[in-house]
Amino acid sequence: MLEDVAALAGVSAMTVSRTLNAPERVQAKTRERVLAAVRELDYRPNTAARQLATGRSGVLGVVSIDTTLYGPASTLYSIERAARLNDYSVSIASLSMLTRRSIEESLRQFQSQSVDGVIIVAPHESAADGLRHLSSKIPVVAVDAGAGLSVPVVTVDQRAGAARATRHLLSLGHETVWHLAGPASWIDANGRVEGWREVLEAGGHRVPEVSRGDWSSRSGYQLGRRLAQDPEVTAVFVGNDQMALGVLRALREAGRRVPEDVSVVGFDDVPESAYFWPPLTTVRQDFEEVGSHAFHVLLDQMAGRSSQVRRLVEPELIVRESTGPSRG
Amino acid sequence: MLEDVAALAGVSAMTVSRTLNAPERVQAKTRERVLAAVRELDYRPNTAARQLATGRSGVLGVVSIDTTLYGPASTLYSIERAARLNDYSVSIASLSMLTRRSIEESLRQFQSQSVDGVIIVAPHESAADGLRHLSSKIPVVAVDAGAGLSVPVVTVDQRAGAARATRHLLSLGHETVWHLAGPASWIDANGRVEGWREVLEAGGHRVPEVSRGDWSSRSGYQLGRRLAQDPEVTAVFVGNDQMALGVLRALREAGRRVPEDVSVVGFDDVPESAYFWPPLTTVRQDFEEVGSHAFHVLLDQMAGRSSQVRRLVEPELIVRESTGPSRG
DNA sequence: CGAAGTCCTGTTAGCGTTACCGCATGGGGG
DNA sequence: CCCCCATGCGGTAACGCTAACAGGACTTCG
Repeated sequence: MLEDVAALAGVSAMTVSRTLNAPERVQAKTRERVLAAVRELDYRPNTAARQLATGRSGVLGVVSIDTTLYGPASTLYSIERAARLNDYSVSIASLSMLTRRSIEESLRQFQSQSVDGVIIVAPHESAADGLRHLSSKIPVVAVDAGAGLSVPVVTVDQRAGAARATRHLLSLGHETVWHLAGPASWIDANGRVEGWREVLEAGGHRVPEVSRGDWSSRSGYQLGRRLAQDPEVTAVFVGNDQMALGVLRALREAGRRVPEDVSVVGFDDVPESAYFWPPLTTVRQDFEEVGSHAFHVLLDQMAGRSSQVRRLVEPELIVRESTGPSRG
Repeated sequence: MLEDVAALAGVSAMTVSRTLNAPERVQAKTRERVLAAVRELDYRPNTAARQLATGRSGVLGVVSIDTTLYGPASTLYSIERAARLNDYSVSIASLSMLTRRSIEESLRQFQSQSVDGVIIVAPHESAADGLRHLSSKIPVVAVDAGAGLSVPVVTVDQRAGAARATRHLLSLGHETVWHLAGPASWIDANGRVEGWREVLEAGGHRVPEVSRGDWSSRSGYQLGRRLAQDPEVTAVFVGNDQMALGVLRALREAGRRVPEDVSVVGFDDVPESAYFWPPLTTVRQDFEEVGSHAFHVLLDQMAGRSSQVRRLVEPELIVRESTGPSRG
């Protein structure tokens, strides 16, 4: 195929290859002729052959947990965009469970595909084990992973976000803040619990027991019903917006008004949260930035630069109408 | 690398290759030895080399519109799962806009990656042009695309879904049903409009003017405010659940109760819709099935079997509490 | 007991590209 | 005026795998 182009341009295959990979090393006039032939034949280099010859593939692997979820989906999208802009293509492995086994399996698969680098979106505790024992020599960057790993990590600062949410509620005069968290197996969920707890303790507030949901509205609803029974509860920080939706409903059904009787804060700022009833005060995570950071850190890794990064993206508190002053 | 395994097992490279690709063609005893060596060396075949030799890559391309949206994300996820189960890996191109140019560009890219087949998730009218003029010889399957294409299409039967929603509302005694549709540039949006209109016309009901949103809750809210002003409006079929959320809020703010004064039906059945206020009656699309069908149709295409399929997946009406009898 | 399979394994060549070295050509310095 | 070097291009050999054919040992049947 390359030969065809070469023949048409009246040069050798090698010259065509050079024209495409190191244009400055070929005379302007020849280059013109070659490029014309390339266009004429609509030539596209065969990536497999190129990869075999060079060892590089121009493909990145992304292993992610369930890309149906808002966070992972947004992160993936922005990784993909950044990659495309830099002439990489993206191969995916969405896992429903992140275990050491499944991560290693995906990594092996990517490895045999000779991907140039891998981004692992691993907001799950079970992934930590897999990440700590990475045997591959492929550059790897983790997103939303815990601390203490040998690979660079890019993540939203969950503690800071939770702290902001909690302080916001305290500043409205609430005596303390209840927390409805995500599953203990999720890194992010635990980071939020920590941020929340730290603020309460620092201010000398009582630390109520944490309830654990599974991120779904259903679980938010179920746990919300219990919270609604307790008249002491006047402020709730919920681990994500979906659960917050369930909580809002539970409170309403129990006759407790939001924000007059109870204030609620969510996490994520999903696009719909501004249209919940009432519009939800929440913590916005900039997944866009996370994805693009992750990509660039990976680029650095691949170039051999740096490592051992832990990059925190700052979340932002979005105040809407689900929070208000305490009436205590 | 293959040579190493061969050496360790004391056989030729070819025998190793056979052991991996056609185990029955090699003696059980030899096979054992080879497999032992494979494990010993943790050998993984190089896909680029294999691809160069065979012409097949084991990679599928998926080009999709914004995979942040619920539908495309779910479809992608289920395609990926089906592919993985069949030892294919998936390369993605999420486009923010589907135009003939961008589709062709992605296709070229996939082509030079020698993907074995491509699935195009193209719920957008602008994609039709690109799909009609496909020049590639790669097997292609379209998801959620319009009619009259040369490639097989797998899609949810939007008209049937809309018809069900509309009939449901009429059966509750409403004189007619208003429709808040998605953008006219979206195939699905138009299919829903048609299904809705057909039912109204068939029953001799008045056909109110269609409003067009952009799928977002915001647009649902804005258009909902207008509908809320009109006392004749007692039943609204909304193009998706996000917009329906906005409509619910607009109605509530205008003092119109749902479902007592106005009934609302959405489309998609996003996981949260059961926790809207009130829980939303909606039309469930089985994206899971769409994705897995698409994959299998592509498999057929790749095997040279069939073509010209148009496979409709049946949507399902989920009745919750946002619809009720007319009080007219 | 020999010819004709049958089964298994090995040999050779080639997939399309790039790395590496080598060979012209031409221009400038000694 | 000759030699040396820079510049530009071409030839050849990989990269790691499999297709296609080849050949040897062992059956099987007349």
